[in-house]
Amino acid sequence: MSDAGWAILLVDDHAVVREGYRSVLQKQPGLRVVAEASDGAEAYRQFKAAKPDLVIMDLSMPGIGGIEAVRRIRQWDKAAKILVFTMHQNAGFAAQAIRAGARGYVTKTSPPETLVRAVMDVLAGKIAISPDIDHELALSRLAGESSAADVLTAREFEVLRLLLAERTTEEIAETLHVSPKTVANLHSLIKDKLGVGSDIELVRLALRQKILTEIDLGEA
Amino acid sequence: MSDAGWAILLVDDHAVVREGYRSVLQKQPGLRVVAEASDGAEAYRQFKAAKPDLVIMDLSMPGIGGIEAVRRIRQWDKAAKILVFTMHQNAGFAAQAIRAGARGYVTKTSPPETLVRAVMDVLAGKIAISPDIDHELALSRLAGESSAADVLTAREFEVLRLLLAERTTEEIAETLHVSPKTVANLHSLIKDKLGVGSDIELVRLALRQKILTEIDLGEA
DNA sequence: GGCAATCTCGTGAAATTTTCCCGGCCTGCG
DNA sequence: CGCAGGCCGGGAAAATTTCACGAGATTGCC
Repeated sequence: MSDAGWAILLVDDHAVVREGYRSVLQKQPGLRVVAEASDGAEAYRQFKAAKPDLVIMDLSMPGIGGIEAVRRIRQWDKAAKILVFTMHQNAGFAAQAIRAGARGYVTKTSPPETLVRAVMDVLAGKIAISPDIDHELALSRLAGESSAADVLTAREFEVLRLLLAERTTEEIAETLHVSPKTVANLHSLIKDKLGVGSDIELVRLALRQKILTEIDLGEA
Repeated sequence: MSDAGWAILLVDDHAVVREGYRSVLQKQPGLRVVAEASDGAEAYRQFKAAKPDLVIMDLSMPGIGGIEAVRRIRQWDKAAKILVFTMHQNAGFAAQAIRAGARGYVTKTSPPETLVRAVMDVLAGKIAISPDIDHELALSRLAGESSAADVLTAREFEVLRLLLAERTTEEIAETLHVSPKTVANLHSLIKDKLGVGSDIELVRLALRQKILTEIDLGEA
């Protein structure tokens, strides 16, 4: 901490949003925004140049994303304090961010006080997680958060993959040499096992668990 | 316009982001933020109460989304001036927003000057589209690219968005205040218009056209 | 080997959803 | 005004999903 207060680096690809952080933080004595960046690569350069006491980092940015930026900065400076501030109210993202080395995770839906509080906590060496994410993490822990690969049999998993890739139940039945009826039964059973009610949820689950990747969307 | 300047209503579900708009707009003489809202329903109420000269509206919000809020406000006041300000750098969303009655569409990646410029233009009665979206619209026009946003009506597009985001037909019916039957009918019609046979294909199409982003996969 | 558990595949019937066709209502337009 | 087109939802047929049940095959274990 320099004599002028804690030095902070802001990282977010939206200028107007950075303005928002800045406005909120400036009201806090002892905090000073010394640099800004609008993507992961620039964040890394700015960190090395400015050596801030704290980084406030958005996750969704063009080019190198926030998680990767956290990893790189932490690799360069093991003691770097990084607070992730993002719109993603998602325990998975939070887990990823913390695992990458972030010291805090606060969602943008939080009131400004929560952000300020988290900034102070992280500067003080604590880990700061906003209450909504805390709650979600607790829930997923309780639910046992089963991954598709865990609860499905090999056959079921195969059918799931084909459902996501092929078109109709009939086509899948054909490639597997079973009756369409069986595929329909498995389809139903899969949804049951994964605890989803609709195909749309099924696809979203698959995307989240990286069973289906965006790249796999082939054609146009 | 009152003697104190143009009255503006800010709508965004993130308090810190509203702080950003406010900070940028306050630097402009003749602009005055008179109200704020954090979701579509509240935006509608605030509009009726405050009768602002301009609304700055985010699109992705809990409950009633931004597009639907634009529709309702315009239904109540045909002359309402609404400027959409969103992270979605997507020509399809822009087309839908304009069709719903918005007078401008600016992305959050734009520098603050662009936002201010657009605010002034819309207040002056012009239509304001930020350059990046202009460019995308031009490209998709050149490519012939019949996107979902082209063939679907505003209502259908709204239902599509909710289908991708919410859970059950009933929940969607509730947020739109129509019968589940109507949602089911629209769901069917949408699949017909887009030429897909299953919900799984529907989701894949939406992903390809960036109506749903992989990042947007809420929950855990 | 014998046994239990599990997986696979299928049938059939009930429950639910999807789809199609309809009419009424409103709005914008020539 | 007449007309087209979007929006809302009812009704009924068609298709799909779900559930209960069972028969073979395979696996793991004592």
